[in-house]
Amino acid sequence: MHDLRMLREQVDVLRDGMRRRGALDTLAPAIDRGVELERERRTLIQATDERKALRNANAQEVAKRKRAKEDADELIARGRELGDEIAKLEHELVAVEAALQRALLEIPNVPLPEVPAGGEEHNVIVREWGTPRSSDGVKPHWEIASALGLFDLERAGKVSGSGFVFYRGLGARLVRSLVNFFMDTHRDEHGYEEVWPPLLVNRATMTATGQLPKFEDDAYATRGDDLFLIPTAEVPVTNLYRDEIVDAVPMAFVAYSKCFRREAGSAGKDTRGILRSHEFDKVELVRYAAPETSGEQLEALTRHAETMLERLGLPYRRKLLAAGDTGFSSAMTYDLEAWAPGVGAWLEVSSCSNFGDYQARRANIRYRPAKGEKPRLVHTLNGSGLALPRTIACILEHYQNPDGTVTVPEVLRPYLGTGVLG
RNA sequence: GGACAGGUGGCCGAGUGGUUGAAGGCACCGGUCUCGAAAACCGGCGUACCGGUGAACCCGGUACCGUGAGUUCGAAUCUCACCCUGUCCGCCA
Repeated sequence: MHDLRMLREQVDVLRDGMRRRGALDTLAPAIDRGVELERERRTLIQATDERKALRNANAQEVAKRKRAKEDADELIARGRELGDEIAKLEHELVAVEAALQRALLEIPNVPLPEVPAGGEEHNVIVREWGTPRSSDGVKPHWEIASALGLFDLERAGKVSGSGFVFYRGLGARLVRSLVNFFMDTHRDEHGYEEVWPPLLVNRATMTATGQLPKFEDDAYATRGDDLFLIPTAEVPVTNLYRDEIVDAVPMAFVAYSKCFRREAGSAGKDTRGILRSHEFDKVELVRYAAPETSGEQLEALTRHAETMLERLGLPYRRKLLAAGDTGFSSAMTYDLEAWAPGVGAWLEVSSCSNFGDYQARRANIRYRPAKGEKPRLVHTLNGSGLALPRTIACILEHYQNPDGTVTVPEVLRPYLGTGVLG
């Protein structure tokens, strides 16, 4: 969410940001409405505060007269009048602020200057690592997995429905091994605090990170308790310090979690195998940073995610998303895509973003730059480090052997207890 | 799920419906003292919003004592609902 001051002092920055996202035409009305409502809001606040000041003075005077045993009926009547006026003005103010909030929530974050303008055709590959394996004679991961009994999509369908996976045997152990490998490395080598978050969160938490109210249909909700299944560990972990002033920045957290997504409206897209499911596993990196450092922190965080792919020996590329392809709350995003020769595609296994203070404002997370100084909003960042199903797909395809077996990447062998699947 | 108790500033902790943004203490910051430190003493010490020429400082105003409604000329203080925490009982991986 943007600061109200943006509407008053930096509308041109806002407009330029939306233009670079290619969304100025659709968002100009919301911006104009916001500017207008912000003005109305101030007028109303002035009018109410003025009357409240009068009311307070009046109430003091009543107290004084009562103590002196004098008559105060006239003042009491005056107070009643002021009260009515205040109630009326506040009623208007509530309506204006609600409308203002709605307008503000429609406006996405302003992309950083280094983000290219335009839609996804302007995304830039900024880094490449490894040599993509030729697709010749390479089977897609679902065929390999089925042949090796790593997961059972048919029975998952029976038990839960389409879009769910039942990992079995070494497949199940592979998931657990990857989680441990990622967590251990981020904790031991990259300095993240390991956390294990709740998967069910309340409405306030979902709202603070922006999943609600706009995307309520994308989340799984519980019946009777107003709790939601998290779509990513970003939600509980970013909310860890909601409404608090943290002692020191940067802070860094790594969390494994199940991620639950209804994927309403994405039927038929990437549905083969395990590329898109309603429930998947992911290790997530979350950082709170001082504003001046968030740029370099995004580089560091992205490198932490890339290191996982390098250790696994999976060829990948880093893509700087153009403004129009950058997520709603993000100011700058890198996608990491690993090569899957079996399906012949680059698969998004991580998305690393710098949100600036856009998330922190809504979640109200601040830090004190120095003792005695005023608190400032932190900058929040997060990225997958990594998402499991697609990483598994890439491993199965990249490392498959002519005899149908799959060689296990060196780093996973201590966790998995074997050097070969099959 | 049931029964009690309780939620006040960074922390602890007072608070009779009317100079209470809120006593007192701790922590913190500045100063005096000291070769230096400690102690002692003096002073300062919340957040947000509105306005005073859109910066800083400063000044005025408003709001905030778990959250939301209500009663009242006036609410931290009274009423209701909800949330959370603690203790005990029940249940349970």
